[in-house]
Order: sequence, then structure tokens, then C-alpha cells
Amino acid sequence: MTTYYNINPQFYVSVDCIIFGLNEGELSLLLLKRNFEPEKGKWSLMGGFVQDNESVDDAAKRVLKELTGLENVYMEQVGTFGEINRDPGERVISVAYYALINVDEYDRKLVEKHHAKWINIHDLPDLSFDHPAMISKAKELMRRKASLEPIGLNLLPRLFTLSQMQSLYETIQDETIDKRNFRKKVAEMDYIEKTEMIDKSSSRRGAYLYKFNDKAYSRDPRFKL
Amino acid sequence: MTTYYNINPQFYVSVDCIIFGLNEGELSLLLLKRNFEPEKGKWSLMGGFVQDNESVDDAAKRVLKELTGLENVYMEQVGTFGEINRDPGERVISVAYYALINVDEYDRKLVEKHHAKWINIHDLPDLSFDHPAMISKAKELMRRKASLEPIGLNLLPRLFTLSQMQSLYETIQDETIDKRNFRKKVAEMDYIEKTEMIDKSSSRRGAYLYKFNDKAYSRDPRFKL
DNA sequence: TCAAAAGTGTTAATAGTACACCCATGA
DNA sequence: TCATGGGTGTACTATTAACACTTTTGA
Repeated sequence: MTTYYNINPQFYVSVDCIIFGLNEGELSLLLLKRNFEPEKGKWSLMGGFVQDNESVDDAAKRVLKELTGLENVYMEQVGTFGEINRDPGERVISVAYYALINVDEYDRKLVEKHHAKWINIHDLPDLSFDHPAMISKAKELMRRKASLEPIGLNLLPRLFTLSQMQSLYETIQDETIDKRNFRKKVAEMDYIEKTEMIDKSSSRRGAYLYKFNDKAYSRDPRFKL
Repeated sequence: MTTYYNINPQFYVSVDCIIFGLNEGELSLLLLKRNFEPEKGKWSLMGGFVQDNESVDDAAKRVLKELTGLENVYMEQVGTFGEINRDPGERVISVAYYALINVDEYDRKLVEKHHAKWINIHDLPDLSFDHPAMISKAKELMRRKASLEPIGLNLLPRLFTLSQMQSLYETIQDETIDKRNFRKKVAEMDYIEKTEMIDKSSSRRGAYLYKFNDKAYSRDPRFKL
């Protein structure tokens, strides 16, 4: 039984995190300036090696937490990148994940410590390895999923206005949306509930705050934007 | 530089292939009866270990070729399965792929040699490891992609009748389709071209054979079924 | 009083769905 | 001549897209 496995080679396996956040209303990624080899000086995704005592999914959660301090974050696997020379140092097979975080909540200290910065998704710098391919696949997947399920709300605060939500979907889809058509659709989603609270931070008049209701969503999870 | 990597563990990495084919008009998977440990006697997907001289994608192509003799097959990565104990023998991280093959073309001898059989997708046996999860994710992905891109045609012969194509999409979507509505949609896809040939094998009258035109498709790749 | 964001319905266009009969052929 | 699968068009329904004005309030 041992021979069945041990005639085969083993590999370093890493995870890389494409971390989406909304900064000043714009979709952004949390990227690191590498101060270590290989490709020192270039920008890259937050990553880390899978360890013996954790699943690959758990490794991704750990790596995300190391950078942001956050747990219970919405994450999806993007795919595995396994070209022989994708890492110029050693052969490493990497599994990419994307995460959607609320930028009001992460740990600023940790992020500074890692020399990480939020970079607008339309203005990405040169990235190391095959990270550009990971990012474009993640964007595509996230965009598609966000139009079929309300995962985008993970990027907003727990309480949000309809204007914030519309602007979120405008940046995700990269196109403008008609306000009345947008609100008509949202009104049909019973799990997006109007509260009695009003946000006055972005207009004199103030706007009602809404919240996502898990249970109502699982009863009737229709969504389409 | 060496230390950066070698403080980390290494893992066996395998690929598993979910091989779709049309058998007697029904969507089926090519599965192996395991005559080796672990889980000898159970059914499983065709798999193999990634080697040093190949990318992960290439390993999947190699493994598919070992079983079917086929090259240049339509394949998509399904995802990576990395639970610690997913393989009871040793820790193995596995990357799943699905393939769409034309059942007229594979190598019968190779398939027999591996004790592989076509099993209707509605009638799957007990499978080893996490193969059921791989299969259900593959089905879902394939179904979604097949409704947005004409990848399903990889399951048909190069020349096919509209009845064959309709029946294909009926099994993929697991629902009946109205014949006139179906043909109306196909008529709008200029890259699905009517030939002058007629297939008499499934009706007295005979039906026109159609073919897929690559170049026409890249000019105007609209598709929706 | 006015600038700036919040809020609100109707109509037109498009896409999707339902539905039934004649045709050509070989046995 | 008849059983079998091949082939065709129209009317109805549902969904999506376009569009403009009033409200509230703090400076």
C-alpha cells in the first residue's frame, strides 16, 4: 500500500487570496508589496503554504485571517494554478480563493505590518507570477455569482442604503443601472428589509437603512441583478 | 531562498476526471471498478498523480488519454478537494476536471483494460472518497456552462441532426424542450450550419445533418439554450 | 432659496412560451 | 397504407428597459 503512493512526487501547495473590498465606492483589491524573494519589490496577492494539519480551504481562511484579522468571511475557490514554472523559485501548485470583506472591519495594524494596500481594480500594478490570471478569473467568477446570489452584500456594512447597494452593483457590473428599475427589483426581495433607521451621512434628507435577513433569504432565495 | 520553501510540507497531488458521454441518448459517466486499494471493489473516477514533468492541466489530459486514448478533448477544471482525510490511505490533494467526449471515438480496448464502464448519470453507484461531491459539482458547472456556450456539441458526432441536438440538451437540462422553439433558437446561431447530407439511420424520411463552424462561432458567439 | 441626494409608476420593446398540423419514406 | 420521426409559424405572456419629476433638508 505504501508503494502505491510513494512512487509519486510531492509538491508544495499554496493558497492565494484575492481580497475584494469597497474603497470610496470603488471595487478594490488588497495587495502586498513583496519585501521578500522571489520577485521582491513587485506586488502580489496574500498567500501562504498549506500545512499538514489543515485542509486547503482552512489554509485559505488562515491566510486571510493573518492579513485582515477576519474570520467567517465569504470565500470561494477560484481554481488551481499548476504550471511547472509558475513560481520561479521552486515548483509550487497554488489554489486561488476570492474573499469579499467589509472594509470597515478589518485590522489596520495587521494590514500595515504586511505592507498591504487597497488598489482600485481598474488600476492594478504589475503583479508577480500568474497572479494577474488568478485575479481575472476571480473577477469573472465573482461578477457572475454576484448577479445570481446576493453575495455582494458582504462588501457592504450590515446596514446600508439603497444608493450604496446600487452603487455597489454598478461597480461590480461596471455599468450604470436605472434607479427605479433597481429599486423595483430590490423591493421584490423580501429578505432585503427596510429598517426604521436613517443614514444622514451622505445626504441632507437622509436615506433609509436596509438589512439582509438570512432566514427570509433561505425561505425564498430569488435574486437577479 | 531555499529555507523560504523548505520549512513547508509537501503533498501528493492527483487529478480526477469526470468523463461525460452520451450513451443511448442518455448522459453517462465513465467510471472504474477499483481493483486496487484503498477502497478496492468500489467504483471511482479515473485518476492519477501529478508528476514532476507536467502541469496539473497536463496531468489531467494524460490521465484522460490513458483511459480513452483521446487527445484534444474539451476539459474544464472543476475544483480542488483538499480535506485532510479525503483519501484514507495517505494525504492527497486532488484537482477534479470534467471532460466531454464523443462516445463513437474512444478506444474500447483501453477502457476494457481499466474495467471502466459507462454509467447513467441518474443511476450512479456508491463511489469512493469524495468522488460524489466532485461529480455533483462537475454536473452543476457543466450544466451552467452548456446553457451559455455550445460546449455540449462535444458530446455529439461532428455531423448531427437537430433531433440529436435537442435530445442532448434535454438530457443535460433534464427537461423537455419544445421542438419549434428549439429550432427557432438554433436557426439564429449562424455557426450551426445545415449540410446537404441526410441521416437516414433514425427515421424513414431522413434528417438533415448539421455541423459546428468554429470560425463563424468566433465571429458571433451568441448562444443561449 | 437652492443644491444634492432620496424616492416614486407607467409605457414600450423584447424575449420567452405555448401550441397542431403536414411531409416524406420504407416496411 | 400507415407508422414513424422530420419539419414548420403564429399568438400570447412575462420580463426587461426606458424615461422625469417631486421631496426633504441643511447650509
